[in-house]
Amino acid sequence: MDELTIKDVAKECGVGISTVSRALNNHPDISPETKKKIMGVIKETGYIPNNSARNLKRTDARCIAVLIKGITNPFFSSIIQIVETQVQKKKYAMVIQHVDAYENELDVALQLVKEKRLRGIIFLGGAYQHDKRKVEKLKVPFVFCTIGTVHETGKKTYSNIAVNDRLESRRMVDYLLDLGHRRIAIITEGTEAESVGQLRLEGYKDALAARGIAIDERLIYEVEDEQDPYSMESGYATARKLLDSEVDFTAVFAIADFLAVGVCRALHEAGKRIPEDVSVAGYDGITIGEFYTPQLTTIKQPIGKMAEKTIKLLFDVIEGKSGHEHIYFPAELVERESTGKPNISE
Amino acid sequence: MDELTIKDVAKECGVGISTVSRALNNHPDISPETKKKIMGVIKETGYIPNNSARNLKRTDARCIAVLIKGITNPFFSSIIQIVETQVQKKKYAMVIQHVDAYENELDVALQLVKEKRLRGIIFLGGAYQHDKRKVEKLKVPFVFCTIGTVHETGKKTYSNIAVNDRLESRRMVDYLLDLGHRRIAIITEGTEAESVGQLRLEGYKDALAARGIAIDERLIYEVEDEQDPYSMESGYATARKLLDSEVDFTAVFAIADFLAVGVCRALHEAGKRIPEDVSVAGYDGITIGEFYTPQLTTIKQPIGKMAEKTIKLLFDVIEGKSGHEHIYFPAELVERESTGKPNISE
DNA sequence: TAGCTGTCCGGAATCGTTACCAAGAAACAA
DNA sequence: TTGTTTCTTGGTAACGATTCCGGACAGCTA
Repeated sequence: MDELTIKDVAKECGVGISTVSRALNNHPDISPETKKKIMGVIKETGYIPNNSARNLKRTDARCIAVLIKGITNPFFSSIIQIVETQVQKKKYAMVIQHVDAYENELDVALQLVKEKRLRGIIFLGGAYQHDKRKVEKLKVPFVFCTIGTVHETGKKTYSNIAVNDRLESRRMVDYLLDLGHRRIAIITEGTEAESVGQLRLEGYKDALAARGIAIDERLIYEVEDEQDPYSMESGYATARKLLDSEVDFTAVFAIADFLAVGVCRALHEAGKRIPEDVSVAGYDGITIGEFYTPQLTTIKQPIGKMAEKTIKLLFDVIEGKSGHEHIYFPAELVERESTGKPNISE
Repeated sequence: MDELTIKDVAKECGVGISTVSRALNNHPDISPETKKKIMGVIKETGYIPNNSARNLKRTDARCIAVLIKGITNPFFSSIIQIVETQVQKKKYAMVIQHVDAYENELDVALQLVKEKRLRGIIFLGGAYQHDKRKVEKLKVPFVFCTIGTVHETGKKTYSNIAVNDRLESRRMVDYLLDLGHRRIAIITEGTEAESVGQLRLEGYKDALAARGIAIDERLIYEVEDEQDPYSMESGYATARKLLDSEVDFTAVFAIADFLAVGVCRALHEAGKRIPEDVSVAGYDGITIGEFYTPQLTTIKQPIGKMAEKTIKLLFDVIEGKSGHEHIYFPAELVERESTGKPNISE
């Protein structure tokens, strides 16, 4: 009585276990009546097949996994929703696996592939540095989404969906320069090459260089919060340091909207008006930017379209309809209340 | 060559498979040299044990699961972090399972217990209505966290950690009444009895009743967004309806901080000043309330303490050190910028 | 009636691992 | 030397499902 198995169901129905299995898996070789009877007993007894045992033998499982690194990212829930509806349309199952900050997502994926029979994997967030060996070992097709730049030369072994961070970042800084700003502080994150923060910082430097404006290192700030770098708290703390430094600036470009919110708060408390005294620009295009006062000027990533492309691409590869691709989506610069022309009297 | 199994490792090492198994599971009955040799081969070949097969046979697994319903809830990531550190201290593993909006979390739990050998479960968010039969079937100890009220008479079969929503809600309304407000609109969610929204609405009614103020149904609003009811968007939309109704009010109590942010935005756009023209109060105590302009007056739930108690209680029950408990934590009313005395001239 | 075909079902092998048992080797006491 | 204990090891039976194979039976054809 401890655990209900397929054997118990078979005995209860007076049939063999293979017949019960056939009923469970929609096999054709079973008469409608027996199937109906078996399903009735299953429902009545509340029998649930043991998935470990199933996976041990199965060959066809229609299942994909979504690996999430950094559950705080506000994009993820909307991406998951979109992916989920598509997955259901295809009659696939989907598992969501959280990856801890200190875990390597490829290791987790490797482990998961052993455990379940996956047909594909989607990586949300995470590293930009990929161990070639591990990638090769992972025989299942996979797509990175919103990870930033991924370099892969030659034949592509996986897909990548992202925004061109360097370019979009430059666009924002160009916009601020066009408004007349010359002393633009940037708040960024991450020192590793190819990290999202570094790419956006490159874009900032590109824009300044194109106009022959010298880089002032005193305007470049790196957040210090390692626990949760893209948080309002770290934006606030960094802005405080910027204010205390007494270096002149007329605009702040925070490379994430959450950081920008923290910056706004710090400026507000220091008695600075936005955008009259200081302009603030963000990056990401999350909901809070629309509802914050002042509304945030930002680079809005087309998350919905990126999510749709991600899942479509994954299925195309699974079904052999296409090969892997690295695609950059264009983002949109939305101009809202937090930016304006610099105050000339200042 | 397709899939590496324990057999391959055993052959490679020239030992029996049970010996390899012993090396893998830290069994005492193995000589240090053989173990070292086996571990070397495992590392070299990159062998990963098949977890499905393991779970099929194993009896001792030290693993707990966290089931999340509604990944958008901003509390969850901090709860998970706290739980995770404690779990690691105990040398347990932890799996996080996302539960879709339309799935029943108890069904998912039942399924998960079949699949892995869990020692305990934590439910984050989700239903307040529990199917007695399913609860009984779930033989593993479990704790609900931040779910709201749960009634269980007699011997407790599970634990519940929450804030007394009705009481705390009343406290907020009392505070608004003390400030002098008499026409307080409330924005709530959910019509099911015992739902978080209903409990907070009860608290609102309690406070008014205690002072003999009649309930004006025109001041009670229910959000309409079913997809994501606790969102800034739905707060905004509901506040718009409130404004359009042209019913008088001097304060708005939104039963979630996200809703309150949407309300603030709508009021701001309508040219109302906060708190001079209208006071706005929230509930939850999430970060954005601190960084929003104006800073939000709210009921701050002691999330950290609740998370710590949740995991401690779960382990205590697992280890037989204590029975299940239903505990209410006291919340804190934090008075910030969004509330003030009503404007008498109005 | 004999032979063939197709439908439906049960038995047994199998998946990769762990748990248990028995056995061999080594070490020690009598 | 012999018996007993301790350590280490390999073989084998589970675990709970799926899948393959063959058999029973009904229906049809010649």
